[in-house]
Amino acid sequence: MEPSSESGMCKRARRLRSDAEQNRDRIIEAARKVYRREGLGASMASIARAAGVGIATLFRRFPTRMELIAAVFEEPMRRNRDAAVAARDEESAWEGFRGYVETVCGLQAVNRGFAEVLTMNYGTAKVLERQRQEAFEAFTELIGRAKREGRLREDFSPEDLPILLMANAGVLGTVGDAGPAASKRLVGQMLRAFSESGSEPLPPAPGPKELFRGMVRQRRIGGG
Amino acid sequence: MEPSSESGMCKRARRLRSDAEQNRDRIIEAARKVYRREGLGASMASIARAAGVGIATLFRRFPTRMELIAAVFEEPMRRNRDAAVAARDEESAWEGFRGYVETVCGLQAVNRGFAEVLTMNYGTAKVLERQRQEAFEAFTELIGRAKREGRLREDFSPEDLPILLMANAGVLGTVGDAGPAASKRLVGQMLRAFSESGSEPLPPAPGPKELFRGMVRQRRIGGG
DNA sequence: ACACAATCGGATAGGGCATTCCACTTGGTT
DNA sequence: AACCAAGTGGAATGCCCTATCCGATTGTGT
Repeated sequence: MEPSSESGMCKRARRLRSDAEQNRDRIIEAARKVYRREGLGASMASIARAAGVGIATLFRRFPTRMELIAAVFEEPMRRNRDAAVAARDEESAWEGFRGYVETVCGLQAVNRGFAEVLTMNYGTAKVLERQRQEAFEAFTELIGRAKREGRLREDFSPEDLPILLMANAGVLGTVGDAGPAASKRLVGQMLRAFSESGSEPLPPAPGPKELFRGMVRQRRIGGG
Repeated sequence: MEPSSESGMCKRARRLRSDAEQNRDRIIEAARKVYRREGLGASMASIARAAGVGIATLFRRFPTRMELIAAVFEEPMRRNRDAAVAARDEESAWEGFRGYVETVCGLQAVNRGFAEVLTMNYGTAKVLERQRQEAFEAFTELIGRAKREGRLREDFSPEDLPILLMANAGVLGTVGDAGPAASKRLVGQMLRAFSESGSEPLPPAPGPKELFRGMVRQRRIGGG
């Protein structure tokens, strides 16, 4: 709509003082790391600590947690949209589809915060919502092509993607070390279900030991 | 092993005083309700309040959260095991398989606490672990039959069930009202992937509006 | 070099939670 | 009826979190 900046670099009315600008960058960098490891539930205090700034500095720059999340995940969300657009334009629609699904789920596997961002709807974070919307639209077009190609089942629905993302986030959040393996297995099964031929290869299942060991204490319910 | 009670009624060394016994029952009943609605993260205080007893009474009876969880979910877990055994003994292995998977995932949909219990490994809660183990063994036998029947894919692994349970819990925990619909859809897709023919019917996908509306504020990150 | 507004960060208020403590009450036995 | 160990509930403690306040510091335009 507006011709204004997409990158959101100069939205604020006034430019920050140079030291403040540097602190802002340090906060975002620290938050990126903390969110990646701990998810969006990480405390503001721990992020300030990791950034080496005072609590007040963090809150001055990002009065709500949402603003920090939006700043941190704007770039990953943009890359996600770019991936969806690239997939839409691939020659083989099915290959584009499969590749995109695997890519997004793989990103979730290495970034817990991003996994959560992808499965949430923050009405307030317009930047994120717009990019999610654009990715969704590109993906929807891709679906049409893949169906016409005869490789994607006719009854696949665009909503199956967010459902898969939520499912994948659930697996990743529950099981610890075996998360990536379990996630790959889930995605492989789902792709089988989506494909017209049903002959997709399936990644190996994680062993029961790894799986159950990972389940211990993943959610902090405090077993003792 | 021991000839002692399976129901765990009289484990404690001494019998409780009658009023204490009544309070114990009230606590379990209240916890059952609270856990069903809010999941295992519910605070001890809120359970005591719901039970109409003091905090201290709750902690005296159940010194750790785990003991309370074990007491509350012993019966549901037993029913789960019974369902697995019944499925194993069904005439059509595939029907038993499909029915069991749908049943368990349906239980998750109506009971958030149970959904979490099914996706955790509490080393300390022997009662629960044993029933999980027994259910898992019955299920594994069922898998063998269903494969010999030619209805279940050869590369299905027993670990695919816990993975599905975690995935389903993720969907249910993320999306609010549309949870049951999204869960049914996920389970339908997975059953398709599991079945040799791939011709399983698919429940309808929830509409995008319901799905995205449900995603708002499901996780308490506090949008403002 | 100076002045001052922007910025900083520790301190602090306020709330929720798990867990313990303790003075009081009560069921059950004699 | 009387006794008392078992049981009770609420207050107290300690931890972690969000969010705000305020005196001290510092970048920057002149």
